[in-house]
Amino acid sequence: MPKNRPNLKDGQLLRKGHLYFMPHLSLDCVIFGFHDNQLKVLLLQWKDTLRWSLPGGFIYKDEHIDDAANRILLSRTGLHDIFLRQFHAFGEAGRVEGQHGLKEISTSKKTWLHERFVTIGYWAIVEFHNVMPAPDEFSEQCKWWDIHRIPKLILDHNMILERALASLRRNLNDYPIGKNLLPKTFTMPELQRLYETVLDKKLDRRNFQKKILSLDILQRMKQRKTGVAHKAPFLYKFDEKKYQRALKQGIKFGI
Amino acid sequence: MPKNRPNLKDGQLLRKGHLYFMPHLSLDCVIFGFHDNQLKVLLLQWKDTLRWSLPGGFIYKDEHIDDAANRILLSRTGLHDIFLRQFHAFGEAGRVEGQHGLKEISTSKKTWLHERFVTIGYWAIVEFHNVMPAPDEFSEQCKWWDIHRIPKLILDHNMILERALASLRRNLNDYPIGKNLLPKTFTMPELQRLYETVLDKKLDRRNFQKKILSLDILQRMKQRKTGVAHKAPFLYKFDEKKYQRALKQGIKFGI
DNA sequence: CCAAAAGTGTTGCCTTTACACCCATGT
DNA sequence: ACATGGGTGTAAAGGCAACACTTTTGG
Repeated sequence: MPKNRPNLKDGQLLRKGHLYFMPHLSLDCVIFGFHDNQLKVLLLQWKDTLRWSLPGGFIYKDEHIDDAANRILLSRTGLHDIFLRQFHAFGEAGRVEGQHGLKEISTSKKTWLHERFVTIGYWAIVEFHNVMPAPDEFSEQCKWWDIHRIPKLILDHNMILERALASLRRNLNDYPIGKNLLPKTFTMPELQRLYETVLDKKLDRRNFQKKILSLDILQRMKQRKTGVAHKAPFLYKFDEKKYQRALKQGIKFGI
Repeated sequence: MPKNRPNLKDGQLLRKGHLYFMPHLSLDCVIFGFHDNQLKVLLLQWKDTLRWSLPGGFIYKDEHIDDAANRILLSRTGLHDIFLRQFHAFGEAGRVEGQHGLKEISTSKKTWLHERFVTIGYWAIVEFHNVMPAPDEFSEQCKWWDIHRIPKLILDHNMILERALASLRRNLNDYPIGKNLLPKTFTMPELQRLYETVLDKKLDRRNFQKKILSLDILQRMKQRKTGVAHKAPFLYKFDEKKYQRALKQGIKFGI
């Protein structure tokens, strides 16, 4: 049960954060979404410096780090129960000596935020349309960026993002994907675009269909997609039970 | 360059550790070795309580976490330049409330070591014969345990070990193994035993040989192994350049 | 000379890959 | 009608698993 978790505003985080959060330890989330046949990442722009970064945060002293990741995800996206995966802890000695996002930090005298930080990286995949990106009191805005057009981020966040993407790609061969990235129902070409986008590679339409269907995690709906040009594609949805089983047991996709 | 790294003895770690180490953050190493056709793990027994644990330690305030892992590995095994892989950070809120290895901790009043700890797990694979297990001033002994006969360990170390083994197995499909687990030269059956032991699964002798050779990372020596019963097997060694390339680029083993 | 272990090759199956044809729809 | 995208099938290739025979050595 959360006990010591006040909502720290403004300068309070700087002055009082060390009372409630674990020092030296932070957490960064790479939140992937899928829209317009493009892989997107949710980024945050800091006030004052207007620099961009991964959404991140700190871990309450009585909080499981996975819960902290979920909390941070919830606060930026409004989403619960997201597929979340820890992929690496980054602990170079000089990590925080780069430039911060907050001007206040750069200019104020030494606080707990000036100390060295080890950060634990998580990635998540979310359904684009369900997300209402939410900046907090420290951030100017929070918005989706195309994976191919990521700006220069603070600290080592560009590298962390790269590592997250690599982890996501490796994950693709062992576990199904799509449940949280696509709408409830979707077409086979849409699912293929998702795979092609994440892998950054063209796939054969027919072989892809065969492979995916052989995983036995999809259900074909009765009606086809309406209001589209050309031949109407079938709609599919994930079979919840089978999808969950595949998530646990793993699959052999081999792409 | 290391600046603030005194060698803390006895009670000093308890009283002064917080001055030099990052608080709340520890590191545990699962050190795998291979001997007698068995996978071994190096474990440490604490003084006083005589309880067993994974070798671990803390991270100096100016130290890269990977360097800390290497330092801990060096201190327990005497080995440099070991293949080391970070596999997970464990951060349940109540991690340290289980029983400690040091009686001194349990009985002394609250110190930095009583606080909650997040621990970062690494695994390493080392050449069994090169290792001289070295206990430190806190430990009664340091010795190899068969993977199938691991005792009850302190805290959540049994779970961490399980996770390390799972990570090692997954790693086997994407990267070569053996360089640090086998002697300089070895026979094909020996290498196969290694794979079988790690995977805990029987493999076909002939198919294994074909697959391994197709990776193009081995060099066959001119002479065969001498002084063995039955037909003398060929000796092999790893082709250093090709092995390193395979480590970087990955392989497709698929077992 | 026999048992046990090691070297080598072959076959068939099954997965993957490449590719062709037909169908539906909006322009 | 036709261009475009979607649904389905098939043949060739390649990888993998199952398996048999020969060679060598110690006892």
